[in-house]
Parts: sequence; C-alpha cells; structure tokens
Amino acid sequence: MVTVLSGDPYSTPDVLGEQLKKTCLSSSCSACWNDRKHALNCHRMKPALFSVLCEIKEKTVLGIHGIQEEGPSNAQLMRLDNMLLAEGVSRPERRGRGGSAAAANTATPGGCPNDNSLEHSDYRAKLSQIRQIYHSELEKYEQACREFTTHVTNLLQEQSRMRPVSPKEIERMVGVIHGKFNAIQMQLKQSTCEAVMTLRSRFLDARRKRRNFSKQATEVLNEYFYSHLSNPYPSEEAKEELARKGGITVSQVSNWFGNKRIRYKKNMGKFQEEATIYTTKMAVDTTKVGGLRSQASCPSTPSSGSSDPFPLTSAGDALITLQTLASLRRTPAGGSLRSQAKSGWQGAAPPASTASPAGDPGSVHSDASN
DNA sequence: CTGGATGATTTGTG
DNA sequence: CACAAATCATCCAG
Repeated sequence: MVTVLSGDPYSTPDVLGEQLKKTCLSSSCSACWNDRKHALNCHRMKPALFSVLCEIKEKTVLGIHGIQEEGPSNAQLMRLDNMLLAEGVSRPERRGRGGSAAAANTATPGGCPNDNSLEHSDYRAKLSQIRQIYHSELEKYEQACREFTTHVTNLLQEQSRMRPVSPKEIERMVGVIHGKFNAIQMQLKQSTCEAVMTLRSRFLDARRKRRNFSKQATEVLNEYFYSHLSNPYPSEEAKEELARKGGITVSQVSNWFGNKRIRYKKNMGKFQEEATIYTTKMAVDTTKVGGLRSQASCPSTPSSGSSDPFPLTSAGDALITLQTLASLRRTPAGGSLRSQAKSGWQGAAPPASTASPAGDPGSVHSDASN
C-alpha cells in the first residue's frame, strides 16, 4: 500500500531517490517536483518557516476577514425562533396530547365562540405536517453541515503539511461554513413561518369559518324580528338577551338583524311563509297567555319563563303582519311591497303608534287600483 | 356541481 | 357609533 503510489511525496524516500537518479534529467517533470517538495518537507527549518508564514497571514488576509458581519441576521433569527417556538413548531412531535393540545388551543386569540374543535383538529394536523417537514429538513441541513465541515477540516489539515495553515485558520473556516449553513437554515425557518401564518389565516379566519346558527338561535331571532316588525331594532339590552338565549354573541345578533332587515325589505314576498309561521305563533302565544288582555305584558318568547325587557309592541306587530299578508294575497304585483316596507322602517314615520286594525292600507289600495 | 341561503365584512352616511 | 347597502365567502340542498 505504501509503495504503489509513485507520485506520493510521503512514500519511502529511498525508492523515489533511486527512480529519480535513473530516469530523469529535466527540472520540470513531476518526479523532480515531488522530490523538491519532499526535500522541503524534510527540511529542519520548515516548522519555523510555516509558523512565521502563518503569523503573516494572520496579520494580513485573515485580519481583514476576521471582522465578520453577524449582527442584523442574529436578531432576525431569534425572532423566527421565537415565533416557531410559540407556534409549537420548534418543539419535537409529541404523542401524549393531554394539556399540550389545550395550551395550543388557548393560544389562539379572539377565536369565535362557537364550538370549532373539528376545525382545530384539522388545523393541528396541518401544523403537525409542517412541523414534520421542518424537522426533517433541519436534520438534513445539520447533517450536510456536519459532513461538509469535517470534509473541509480534513482537507485543510492535510494541506497544512504542505502549506502554512494555522489551526486558527481552520477554525475560522469552520465558522464561515457554519455561517453559510445558518443562512440556509434561516431561509427554512422563514418559509416555515410563512407556511404557519398562511395556515393560521386560513383556518382561524372567522369569515371563512362561517357556521349557520343553531335552530334555537334562529328561532329566537326570528321571533323577535317578526314580533317587532314595525320597529325591528332591538336595544342593547334586548340584543344581549337574544344573544344569551341563542347562544351567540351580541355582534352576531346585530349582524343578523342588519342582514334580516335588508333582506326582508328587499324581498318581502320571499319571507311571507316565514312571517306567517312566526306571527301565527305569536298570535297563539298571546291569546294563550293573555287571554284577557295583552296590555300589560306580552312574553314574546314562551320558551323562557322569565319576562323579557323588550318593547311591548308584539301584539300590534303581529296584527299588522297578518293584515299585510292578507292584503298581499289579494294583490299579485310585488312592487307595492317595497314601498310599504320602506315607509314602515325608514320612510316618514313608523306605524308603530297606529296599532289599529285600520292601519295604512292606502299604498296597497293605490297599487291595487293600478 | 350549482344556485340560493346566510353569516361576516366593507363601505358610505348621518 | 349605529345603520343601510353592497359584497364576500361559505354552507347546503337538489
């Protein structure tokens, strides 16, 4: 193994010397060159010479490169690390999903109050997928970094026998390599962060996760709406009550009434059936409860035993609606409906005060006469 | 897959 | 800020 490599400067000198004497006279052939190198290597002054050369190098080239810029990237890396840690990506995959899952759930601020454990499990699954990819990639990078570092270190150590390479220089080179790999790692972290952010916005955006209200909530809201049809603007207190009864938030109640008003007004015909259902229900309730008189109190929601603080107009509204429906059946056109609705809520004055059976059939009449 | 229903958001107004 | 109107995005029955 030692003797086969004729070009190796570290092979046995005697053999090489013999070869040289026999074959070559030229000063430029490789054998001669190897011989000179060998002579230099064996020179007793070599260590001292290399040490001096290393010193000079240190003072010139390396001195300049020595001042590395690592300032701004460090802060960014820390930020990314913090975020990944906060999102639960930095931690390795864990099996026991006891309190950790709950912690992940509570970490989402301002979530919708509805039950969305299903979405959360989906979210967690996707997050775990990202985490897996992240860790496998990170491992790959680390391995590549290790391999490359040892490779370069070995190479430099090998070369240090032939040219002046100080251990400090090797160390520095390792640092440079780590710096380069860190940049790649930062890119990985950055893209992982982006993926998590996208996932978050996709899964936790309330608008995208629209859920239809429960039957109970719709019922409660519709009951109030149709029993206050002349003035379907619940007070803050009423909204809170409705929210409580329907298991939704106050802002959801406000949204619902906003949508309902506009849609009802836009197309009253479409809501005829619904209106009939709820108004007859109201009528039945009022007659059942206040058989004598609906003057003092008229519970709009029979489901709850407590008396509600709603405006006391349900009986009148129910009458108006029924009357409206009766007249609507007689008139085929839908054009009149709009004008009537408009005059009711935003026109001149709400007919709430005129709860009399002879309300305002004027518009209907005028339309019918057309 | 599609159209209507529906909850949420945006924009404009008083 | 509350509301109207328009619009967006999703749900869901057919």
